[in-house]
Amino acid sequence: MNKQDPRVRRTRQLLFETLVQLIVERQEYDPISVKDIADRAEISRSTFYMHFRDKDELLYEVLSETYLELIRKNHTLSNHFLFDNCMWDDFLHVASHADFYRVMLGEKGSAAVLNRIWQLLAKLIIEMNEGTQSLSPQLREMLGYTLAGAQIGITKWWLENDLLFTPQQMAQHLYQISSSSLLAFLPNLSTQ
Amino acid sequence: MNKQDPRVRRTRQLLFETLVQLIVERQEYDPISVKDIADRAEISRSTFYMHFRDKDELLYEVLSETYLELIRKNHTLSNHFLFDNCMWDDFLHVASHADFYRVMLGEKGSAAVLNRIWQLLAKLIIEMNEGTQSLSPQLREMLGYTLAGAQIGITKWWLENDLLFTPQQMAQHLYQISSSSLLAFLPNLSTQ
DNA sequence: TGTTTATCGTACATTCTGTATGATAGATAG
DNA sequence: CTATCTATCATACAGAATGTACGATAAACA
Repeated sequence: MNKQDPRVRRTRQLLFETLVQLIVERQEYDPISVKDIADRAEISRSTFYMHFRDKDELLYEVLSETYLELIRKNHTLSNHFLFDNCMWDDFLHVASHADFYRVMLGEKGSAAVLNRIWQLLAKLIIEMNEGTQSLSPQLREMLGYTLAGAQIGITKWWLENDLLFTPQQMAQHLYQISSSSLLAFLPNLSTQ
Repeated sequence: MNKQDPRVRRTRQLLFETLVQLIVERQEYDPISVKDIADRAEISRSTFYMHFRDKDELLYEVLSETYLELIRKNHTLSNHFLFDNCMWDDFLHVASHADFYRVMLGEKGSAAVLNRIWQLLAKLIIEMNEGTQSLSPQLREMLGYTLAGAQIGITKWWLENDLLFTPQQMAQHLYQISSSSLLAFLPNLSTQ
């Protein structure tokens, strides 16, 4: 399976887009079948299985592409800007895929995806706050998971309330919460 | 379908316990089939469908029973004790069903259940902090969702790390985070 | 132009779902 | 105790989805 072959590139790209499209349209993930995806993409179902083991693997690769890009951006930023700028970036990203995340982070979404985002966020939050290096690895991870939960929670609320505030405002609100939580654990926190 | 009939009570109770048992055993929720549950419970599959529309409805009723009890306890406490006592209660509850929650809050869990817990927690957190009444209903709800996320996040970490700390310690950590977040939004917060 | 190979259409076995039906066994009232 | 009610059982069925297999077709490429 040569990923440079234009036929392969077309098929994979088509399946990526179709899955997202169906999730947004039907507002649910689980009941979407491989046949639904293949039919909509006008790809043979047998071809689907040549590329992905199942629906979940397709979704996994969709997110991999997305987050590779997002992390790369965050990483170049993190050396030059502050914590809340990365949050801002995250809210901008969510806003530009609001219909997708409203489903995937909600009751009809995917536990696997939510969990993956949680882990990713926790890791980024810890790395981005060098002040936490004074804590034990365990406490750092605990704090990461907790603040990731706070970020996902505020994002869920934001999506449920039709992006009532601007991404900037959301970043400010989250920053207010996160930084005060960090301060509670790190009295000697410097310029983070 | 008379819920007082001992045959009915036995069947329902058996299905409740069997589902939880299977989730804990197999460490996953989705791939469990109605046949799996019925076989293990030694209940005919057709009988299953006389009581529950599907697997999800069974799980829903399992949680309803559990949370009715938990909310009742929390409610009687909330008038006499403080915020962190309820957290303590929550962590005690999670600890006594750790194997269940480790699965259900994780990647192999259920998005519907996680979402339900999130909403429930958000509501309880808002109600329990009367100081937030000075905020707009929207901001209160936002704060509720955010702190619920923090609580779920710290609980996920706790479960993944085999209940490293005691429930009391976890409640203290979470209280430290939550109360400082609340303070950041409510400079005039009194004795909460 | 000829070779490679991705895609297609179709078929197949398997599993699960949700519903239906008559028979059996347990609960309950008279 | 007996008669009635009804929850459970075993079985069957249609429909859908999954994952695999295989030969034919058509696009890519050397």
